[in-house]
Amino acid sequence: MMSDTRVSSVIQEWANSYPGQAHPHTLNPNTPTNQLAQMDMAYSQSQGLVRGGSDDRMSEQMMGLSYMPYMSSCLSNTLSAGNTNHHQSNANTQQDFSSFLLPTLRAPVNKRSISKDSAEYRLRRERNNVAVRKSRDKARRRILLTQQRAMQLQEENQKLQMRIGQLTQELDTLKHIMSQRHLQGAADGAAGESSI
Amino acid sequence: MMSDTRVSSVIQEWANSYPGQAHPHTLNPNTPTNQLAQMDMAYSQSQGLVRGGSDDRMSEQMMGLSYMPYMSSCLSNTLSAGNTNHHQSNANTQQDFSSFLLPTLRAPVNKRSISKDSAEYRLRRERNNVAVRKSRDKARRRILLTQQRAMQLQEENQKLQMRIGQLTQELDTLKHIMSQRHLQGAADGAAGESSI
DNA sequence: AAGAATTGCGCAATAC
DNA sequence: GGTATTGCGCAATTCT
Repeated sequence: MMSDTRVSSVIQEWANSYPGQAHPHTLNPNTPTNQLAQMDMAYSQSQGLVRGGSDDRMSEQMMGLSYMPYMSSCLSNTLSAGNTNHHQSNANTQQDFSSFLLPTLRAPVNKRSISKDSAEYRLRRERNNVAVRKSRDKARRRILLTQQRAMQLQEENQKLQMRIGQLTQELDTLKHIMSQRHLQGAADGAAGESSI
Repeated sequence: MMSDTRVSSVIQEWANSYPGQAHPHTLNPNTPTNQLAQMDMAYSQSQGLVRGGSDDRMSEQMMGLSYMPYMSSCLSNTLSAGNTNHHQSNANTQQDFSSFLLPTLRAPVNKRSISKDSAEYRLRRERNNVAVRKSRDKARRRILLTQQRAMQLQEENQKLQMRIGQLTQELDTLKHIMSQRHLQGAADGAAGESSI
């Protein structure tokens, strides 16, 4: 009876965190195939960000390739992402360098050399980092709300089931009583007639 | 009345994804009263810690400090900075370097020189990466299940509420009928007596 | 003592 | 153009 208030408030919150249901995102439409595709176009778009930098640290984590023997100061381009997926993708696997070679042979240089030193680059990164933190906080909150919601619904469910049990029993009782009366009524009727 | 089967199966799955219950185990000091809320959330805080590599690439991302002017080949040691969650923790904030300075001044060298080139290091990393992927898949699945569970509970709830509505109505009807009969019975009785 | 599981964080690609 | 999401790898921690 009263817990309803509490429940609905939480449900409300929960609802707010799902602004439209419009996020079927979770299903992750970009499965495997997609990833490969990305790899292919890796150099085409992408803001290379290659850090035409002087020291060539390669960001350390661009797709498990980081520990590839050495391409240290060559091919240090965009090649991002592909990484991954499908478990493994070991650095040992044969790499398709055609994508690198096709455009030209440019090595250290790249189209939009935003180079990591760029103040703009840092600015963008920092902004994104903020956005990421924000987004993750939001996600955490949402998840928490969903869990709470589930628990409360479960609780409510149990109460409803109990209520149903009560009502059913009451109904049975009443029906039983009525059938008894009916029988008795019939008996009385019969008795009355016989006594006349 | 039959959809229950489906529901319970999902709930079952959901339950499986929270092996917690069954482990009254350990003290786990961080139980937020919430049975569910520990997995998806639960910050452990702490973080920071920098490592030291032989090649000094500094991993590019050690706690927001990555783009600090330059400490490239110095101070590459364990520095347990409480970084701090609680939103923010900007890299710009004043850092406490005492931890760097306290030990000694050792620069490129570090205690356990696992150096990133080490095959063992790569092995560890790769294993961890696998574990991370696994763990995240699991988390995603769990979250999804929780959502589905919530939706199904909501559905079930509605059905239960309807059922309650029906039962209540039926009960009212029966009660009404009974009261009618009672009245009629009384009236009959009165009539009978008066006729005598 | 050691490996697996979690988790916060920053990066880059992409969705919006 | 910008922010919001998402998958990923790293490193610190925690669990087993």
